[in-house]
Amino acid sequence: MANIRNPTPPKTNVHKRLREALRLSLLDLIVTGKLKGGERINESRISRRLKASRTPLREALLHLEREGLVRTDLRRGFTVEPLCSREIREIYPILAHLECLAVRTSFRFVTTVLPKLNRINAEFARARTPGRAIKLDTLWHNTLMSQSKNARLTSMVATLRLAIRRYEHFYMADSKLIHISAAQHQEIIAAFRDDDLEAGIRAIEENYVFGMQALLRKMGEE
Amino acid sequence: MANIRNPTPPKTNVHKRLREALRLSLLDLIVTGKLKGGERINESRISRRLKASRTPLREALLHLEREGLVRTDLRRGFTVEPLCSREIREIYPILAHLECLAVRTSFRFVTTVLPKLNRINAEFARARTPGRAIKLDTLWHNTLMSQSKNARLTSMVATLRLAIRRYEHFYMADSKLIHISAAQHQEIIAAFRDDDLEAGIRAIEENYVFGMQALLRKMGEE
DNA sequence: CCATAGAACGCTGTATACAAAACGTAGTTA
DNA sequence: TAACTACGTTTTGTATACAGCGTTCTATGG
Repeated sequence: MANIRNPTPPKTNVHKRLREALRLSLLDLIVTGKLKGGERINESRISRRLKASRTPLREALLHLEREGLVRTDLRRGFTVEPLCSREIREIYPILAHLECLAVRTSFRFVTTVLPKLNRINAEFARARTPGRAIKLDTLWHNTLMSQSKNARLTSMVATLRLAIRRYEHFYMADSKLIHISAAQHQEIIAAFRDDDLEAGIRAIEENYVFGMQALLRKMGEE
Repeated sequence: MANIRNPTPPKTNVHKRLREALRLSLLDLIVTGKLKGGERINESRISRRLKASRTPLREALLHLEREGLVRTDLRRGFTVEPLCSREIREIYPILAHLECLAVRTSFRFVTTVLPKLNRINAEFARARTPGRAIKLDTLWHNTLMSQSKNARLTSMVATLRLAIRRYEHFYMADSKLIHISAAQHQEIIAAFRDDDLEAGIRAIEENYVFGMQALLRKMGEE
């Protein structure tokens, strides 16, 4: 591979897949609200803005459609899915169940990640911005599930988690709620430290039920 | 084809979205094994075969990738995912749990579909071909879940069900197994007729566990 | 006979082109 | 004013073009 005459690689392949980079950009635009719910997406304009052509942009948008962040109507094109409390009520129970399934099936190995869960949760409790809190909360739950060998399961959970990112901003904007979540995480950790699977499962479910209800209240309010 | 003299019959726009029609065609090719696991997909060739251009074909393939039937490698393109017992072990538990979740949350209304479940199951037991058996089994489970108002949940289940279609052919090729499944369906129906949710849930889980194990045996054998 | 360099070809990933549907706009009628 | 229509402009859905990486085939040397 290394060429004697040309020790520096001629040209490092700059990007992997344009469509994947575009998907991440779009995701950012949607999650941060720069593309608002209900807003129509003009392919040419966005593709110019992101400096790419429409082909990979459309591929990225179709991916986001499958993830539930965007929709298409025939001959009307893409729109950002509006925020909707119904989506919360649909996704949270699924997410809770799948995470519990992952933990159940990898119970024996969960103890190995308890120290890591503690560290992440400590940082999570100290998070000052919603963005950072979301990142750490996601990391915490991913770590909890990291011992599951069911790749399909973890990937489904990741997808669901993406879909609720926009909503979690509401939740994480309230530092009091962050602390409640952190306390619930501690309970989960304690249960697994005591080797009590069922208590752990119950605590995970509580974590999600509380999160969902808090979110629904926040959304109803404002 | 287009006749200048004849302005009236503009070729009836047969399809809604070409990419969706192509996805169904590809799905059929894969499920029926005309495109075999591991086989590489030549976009130009397939697009010619299906009489469309590469653009919507690729969109369809990317959709199938998200559904787990196909994969892409950078600069190598699409290949059909090989059949793999691991996939069964991953998907069946998820499927079972999600279906149970759907039934739990729509328990009160399940009784309304019991007659329909009976009819479908009777037909299912009489199915003579694997294809028809799969269709009726799918219909049966969809009917069982049809009272759930969680659209995200039912759509996730549908996607998972697609992913295991290829495997179910093995299962449904054995008419003895069809009869066992039909009997298990009867147990599920009976439980709900007795208004016994927990017994119903257990019976659903059994149905899936048995199906998975039978499938794993079949695959191991041959 | 096998291994290998290199050239020719094919394929993917991305860009661009094009036809038809949707949308907007201004003018017309009631 | 409100509804409708005719027409020009956007925008989508699909087709085609093109560059660069991979693959294959051939011919040469050991």
